[in-house]
Amino acid sequence: MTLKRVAEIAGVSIATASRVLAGKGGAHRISEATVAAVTQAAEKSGFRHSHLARSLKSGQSALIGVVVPDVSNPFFAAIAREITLAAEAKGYSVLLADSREDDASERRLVGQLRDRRIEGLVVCPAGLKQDHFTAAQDAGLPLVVVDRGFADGDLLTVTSDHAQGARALAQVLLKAGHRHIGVLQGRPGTLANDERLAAFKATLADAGVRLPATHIVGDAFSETSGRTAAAALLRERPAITALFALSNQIALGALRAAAELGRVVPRDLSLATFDDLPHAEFLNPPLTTACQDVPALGRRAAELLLARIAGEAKPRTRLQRIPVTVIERASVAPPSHKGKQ
Amino acid sequence: MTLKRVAEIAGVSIATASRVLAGKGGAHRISEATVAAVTQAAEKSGFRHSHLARSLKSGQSALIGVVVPDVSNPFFAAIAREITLAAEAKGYSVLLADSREDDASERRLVGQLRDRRIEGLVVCPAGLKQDHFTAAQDAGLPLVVVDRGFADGDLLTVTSDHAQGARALAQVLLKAGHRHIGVLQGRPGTLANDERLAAFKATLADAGVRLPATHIVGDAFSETSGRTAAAALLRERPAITALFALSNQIALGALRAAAELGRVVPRDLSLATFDDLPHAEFLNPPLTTACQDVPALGRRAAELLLARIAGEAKPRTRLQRIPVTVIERASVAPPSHKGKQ
DNA sequence: ATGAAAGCGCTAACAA
DNA sequence: TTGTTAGCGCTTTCAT
Repeated sequence: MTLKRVAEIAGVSIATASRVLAGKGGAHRISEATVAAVTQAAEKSGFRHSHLARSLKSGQSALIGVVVPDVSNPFFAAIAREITLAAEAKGYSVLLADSREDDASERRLVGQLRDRRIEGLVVCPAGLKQDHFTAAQDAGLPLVVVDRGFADGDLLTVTSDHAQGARALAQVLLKAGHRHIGVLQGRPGTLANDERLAAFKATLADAGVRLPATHIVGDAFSETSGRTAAAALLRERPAITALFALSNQIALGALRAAAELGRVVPRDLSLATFDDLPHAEFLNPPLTTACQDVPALGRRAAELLLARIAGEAKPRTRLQRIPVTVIERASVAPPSHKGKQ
Repeated sequence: MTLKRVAEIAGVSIATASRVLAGKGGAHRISEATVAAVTQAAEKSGFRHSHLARSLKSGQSALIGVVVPDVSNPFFAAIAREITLAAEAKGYSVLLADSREDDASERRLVGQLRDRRIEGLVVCPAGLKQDHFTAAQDAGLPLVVVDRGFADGDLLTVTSDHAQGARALAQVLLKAGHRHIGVLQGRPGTLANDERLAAFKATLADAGVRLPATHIVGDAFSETSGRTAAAALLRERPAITALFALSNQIALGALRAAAELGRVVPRDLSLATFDDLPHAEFLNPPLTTACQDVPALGRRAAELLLARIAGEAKPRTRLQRIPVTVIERASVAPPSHKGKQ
């Protein structure tokens, strides 16, 4: 059902029908009879505006793209939700894409979204390259990177204060008396990984505790990586009394590895981690964690993107930091602590 | 940058440019020189097809709508992901909408998606009314309902085998020796709630165990409802030795309520629940649950939708069931069981 | 092997 | 108060 058809039914011109259905009846002093006729014709025929045609004409798609590495990951899902809600509130719709942690897919998806004439893009990069983002931005597309940023370049990025969280967790482990600590890292080269690692290492160093390169293992922010890396590390360096996992997935992998090796957390091994789990308080053991404010990440990203779409200039600070909250729970205890849970 | 502009740069007609960029150079025997000229012009100018224009012309938006009550809920996120991946594999993009469990918002969003000329819609309804879905379907929109279905009507629905799961959980509780059981229900009137409740009740009845109406409390699939309902029920009916929570959120609420009342699960209270939690094995206590195959729900929904879009007829069985798996963990123990964990 | 032109559904400038 | 028309960017039929 098209506007043309509605106009025919109502016996008016297509322009008049358009005006009425755009609610501009008043502004154009269209007679009540005409308004009624058009409205009725539209209702009876189940007419719906074609946003496609409207977009083509107006040059505004009212579409925002969101690209994340895994929609089903509650972390990204929470970010996607905040963006969706903020977008909907401003009349935008959200095109969601899942890059499956794959650089090539991500490029393809960004291309498709650009073809769809999205007016803005929020992305959590899957890879270490940013040229496809830069190209899009240079072509005039408002863009905000969230969570995983790039150390260089000029892409506006919303991310947690990784250094703050890592420092705080290091202090928790030091305070408990740990001196032999292992790190289960995520993907080296990523901002989150490197910032967390550097701050953690620096804090240990300040306290006179060494963190040899052999104690830093793992290569991805995944449960698998955490499990494998933790298992190998604990076998090779039995003196280690505490682990710092750089993500919740890694921490769960570490829990499994510890269970397999018969090491009870926190009695035989302490564990501190980044990222809260949905219900960490009910976990066994409850995890000490640097909890990111995920909804805030999403909200800030949405806010910045919508502002840029509205024509505001990019803020001067490229890296927008969201504070993290360290929550001390039972997974950290003094080394070699025995007995009572 | 438009096709027209590219054509100008390449010194050819807009039709030729279109053909070349559509990869139809061969079919139209376009000279290599022309192909090269157009390709270069397009590349240099960073030309991108306007999918909007293409859609308008072709009448195919290649868009699929997904409406869920809460994108950040891992359950819906997992479903959304499967649909997204399946859609992307077939060249469709996904418009994601979050109804915030609100009927009115849902209606509005469905309308917007229809305006965008989506070719199909997967929806997890927020409310109990289905007229807006029926209307869309009657207007020719392929539609699949997922998870929360309607008892009547003819909307194709993919949902878990709720009765199977509820029966199995009832048997687990009975086997453990429970005779005074409370049910923390979700939203009455929803298919999932009513099917789970009916099957649970019937299984108890078959075993000669009564489930009085006073023992069925709660009004939403939320942690808050679970907590409030559990607290009230346990206070009023201290004889109850086991609870059946109709969702994971409700179960978490129940855990909190139990903790507040000083009842230790499973020593003083057993708990069985529907829906697995992401890492239920590490929960304290690990929950006995009827685990839904969430990705399968999403995949089946996507599959059915894409088939309908491709013109296939609706399958004869309106309610497509995905089996659930009951996992027995430590949260269920014999009543009044004391001591060892 | 290439071009001209119609038309997808809509809006808005200009006319009347 | 209403209508006519151009045009958004593209594909495709029909010519040449």
